[in-house]
Amino acid sequence: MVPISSQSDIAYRQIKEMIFHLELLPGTRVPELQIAAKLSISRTPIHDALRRLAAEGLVVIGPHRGATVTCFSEAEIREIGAIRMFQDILAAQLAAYYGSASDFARLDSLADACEEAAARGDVYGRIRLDIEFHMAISEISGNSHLVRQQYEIYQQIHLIHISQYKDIRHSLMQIHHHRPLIAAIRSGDLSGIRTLICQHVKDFYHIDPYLIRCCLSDQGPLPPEGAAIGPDQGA
Amino acid sequence: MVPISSQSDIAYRQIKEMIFHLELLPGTRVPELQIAAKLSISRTPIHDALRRLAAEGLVVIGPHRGATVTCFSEAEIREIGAIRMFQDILAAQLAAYYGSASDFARLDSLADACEEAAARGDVYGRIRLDIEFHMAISEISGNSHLVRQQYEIYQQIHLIHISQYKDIRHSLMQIHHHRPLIAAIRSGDLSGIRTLICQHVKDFYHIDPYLIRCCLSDQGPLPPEGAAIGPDQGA
DNA sequence: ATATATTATATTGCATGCAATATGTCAATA
DNA sequence: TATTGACATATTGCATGCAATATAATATAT
Repeated sequence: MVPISSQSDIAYRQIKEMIFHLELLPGTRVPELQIAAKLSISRTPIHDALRRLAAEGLVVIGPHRGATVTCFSEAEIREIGAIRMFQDILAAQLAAYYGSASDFARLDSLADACEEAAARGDVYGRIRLDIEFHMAISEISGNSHLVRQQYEIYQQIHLIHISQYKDIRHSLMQIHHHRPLIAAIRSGDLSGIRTLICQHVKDFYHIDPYLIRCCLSDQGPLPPEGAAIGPDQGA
Repeated sequence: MVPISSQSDIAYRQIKEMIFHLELLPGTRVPELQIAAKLSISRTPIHDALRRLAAEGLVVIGPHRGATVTCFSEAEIREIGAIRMFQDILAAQLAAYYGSASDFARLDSLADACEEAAARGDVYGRIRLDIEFHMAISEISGNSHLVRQQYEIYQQIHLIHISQYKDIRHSLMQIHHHRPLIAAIRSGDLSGIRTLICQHVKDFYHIDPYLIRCCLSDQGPLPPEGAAIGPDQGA
């Protein structure tokens, strides 16, 4: 009665695992035939798996050039961060509305696990559990399409994190925001949710201060400080 | 020098066109062999095209059951509407920051075209141009990943609209919000942007009033009216 | 007549072969 | 030496055949 997985599904999971285990580094090519040989199956399911990974942004496919593990630029990381911030806010605010006590308890235990991983110096575990924590919020939101989108973007974020985990940037991951965020969700503190999520992501992704203002701004048309409009005002 | 399109690309575009022309109605199956015969190519590129359309949410694929044109439920439409609202707000606020005068002029002309289509009773044109208008805002935002996400969700929205264009719901499409939205973007009125986008989408997608409050709320933890927290507070 | 079991058909999943294209190597030339 | 060209290799794109599965039709039993 177990849902039997196709060769294509197996290939999809295996290749993804290779990427996340850094056996396939960003920028390296992923030839169909080599993977096929390694998994002892034919090229066809590998082909499908790679297209699927491409749709999720983990590899890039060019015509007659095949698949390459995605290598995100600094600009792309900022773009993804901005999207993540807004999505997280939507998810958390919905979770505050629809979440049950047991849902929030699950968040607590995930925050526990994440802190434990951090305490024992398990970097990969911390990355994985941080993502699991945020995906749990997404699932509590009850919006299945949002879950799908967040699953996709968090896979990209996963790749970004593991490929620069020894970078300075990585120390900017602020897992100590988890507890207050849970509290804000529990109490339905919309403004607190926005503030905490902004704090949680702004450093790592170098979020533009303007976008922070967009999220937090509790005032009308007039901006609080100096330049309200962007740099390119003229034609 | 024209980028030669593969058979798979052609199939992808052709099938998508069939869906948007309602030659393939939501819920109907899309057998590889039939499409292959119609396009005079083999099953393989059709197979790839269908997986690509599945990744974009236009068809649903089941194991050994093949592809079926997606039929969105009422609940899904609400979910998609919530996501769209937040994405649109992000896009418009970025566009307000990064947009140039010529960018805004393009928005004006698209709003023109959309109104003209509405005036002449061209329902399909109005749907298409409304989407083009919103995608233009997305492009002005300068966030390529956001563009990709919005392209995907607007394709789903396109399918939703055309498949119920004679429904009551469709009269809820409020294109008269375009002009004020452009004005708000031009002047960098963040609060105005949020308000207008909420107004623009809330009726069609039956957005929960709670979510509207999340977007517009300019106050702290305490909610303005009655129930602050969701329905499921207990364990 | 309805429900169930069985068979037949249609459709997809996967493997493999061939053609087309890109990539890397090496030699020839400026 | 650097650059360009031709050639060889590796890799993908597509077509087709076979096996596995789901769907539909039919027959059977209650």
